Amino acid sequence: MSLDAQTLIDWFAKTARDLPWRRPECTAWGVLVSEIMLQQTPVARVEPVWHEWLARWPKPSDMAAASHGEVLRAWGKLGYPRRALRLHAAAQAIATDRGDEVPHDVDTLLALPGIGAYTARAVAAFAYGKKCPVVDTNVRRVVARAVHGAGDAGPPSTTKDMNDVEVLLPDEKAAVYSAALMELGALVCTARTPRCADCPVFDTCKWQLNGRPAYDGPAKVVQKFAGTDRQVRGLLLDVLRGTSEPVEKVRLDAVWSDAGQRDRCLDSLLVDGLVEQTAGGLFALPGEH
DNA sequence: TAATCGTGGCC
DNA sequence: TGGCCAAGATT
Repeated sequence: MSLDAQTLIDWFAKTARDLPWRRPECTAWGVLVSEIMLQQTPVARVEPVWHEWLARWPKPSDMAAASHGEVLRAWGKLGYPRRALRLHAAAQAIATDRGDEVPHDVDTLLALPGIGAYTARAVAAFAYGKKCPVVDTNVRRVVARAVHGAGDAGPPSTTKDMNDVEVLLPDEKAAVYSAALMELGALVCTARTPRCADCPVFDTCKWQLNGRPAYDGPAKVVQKFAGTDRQVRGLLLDVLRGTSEPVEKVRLDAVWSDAGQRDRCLDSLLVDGLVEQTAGGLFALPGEH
């Protein structure tokens, strides 16, 4: 049996990183904030911002009372700033409809903005100890190798991926087991250079037993960044994050030479609610003026 | 389903 | 040096 529960739980107990959102005193709200911030963003960059957020907004209702601009400014350069607005909207829903308590139930969590299949189950498991399949990119890679003997996970399929993990979950300490699977993928069974010599389940890993064949699935789509709207939007937002007062459009025009792309991006930021235009025609983060 | 949405560090 | 990668969600 690959990915033996007791083996991984024991390995996790002695190896796991001491992350603040894993500490027993961390609230469910703290777990939720961490999971949103960690979507596509490395732990090292999240940790300092997470501390600031929890100190400033210890409860959902505290964040719900903040403006969009304050939240976006505090989000800093974590990337994908729409996550900050969705988290703010989730905080408002929790404060207003749920008595300021983060929901325990997966389906209720799924109904909140910015919370999808992974985050809903991560919160249910890590904040409340619920037994449910928590499947992120690390877990998909670990299962692809250790269970299926492949070099890497193929294209995601939420139904199949969750099924693969569901059958592995132990009845006791399922949440710790899920955390261990993720930690194994993050520290040992990594994408580029897996540290198989340090792996606690080396002997039963089907990939290793197969002779570590290369990934043979469809080629992964690599996202471009340089020159894309994503880069331009980031540059525009960075100007507004760096000023306390609204700015004239010429300040924004300076960040990108292609006027057509620049204006399209500014429009999309306005549509997304990430930027606001004042009555005087100036531009600023929303809700601060 | 596939494209879109930031940012920065690493090998 | 630059492609690859990082605890996804949404449409």
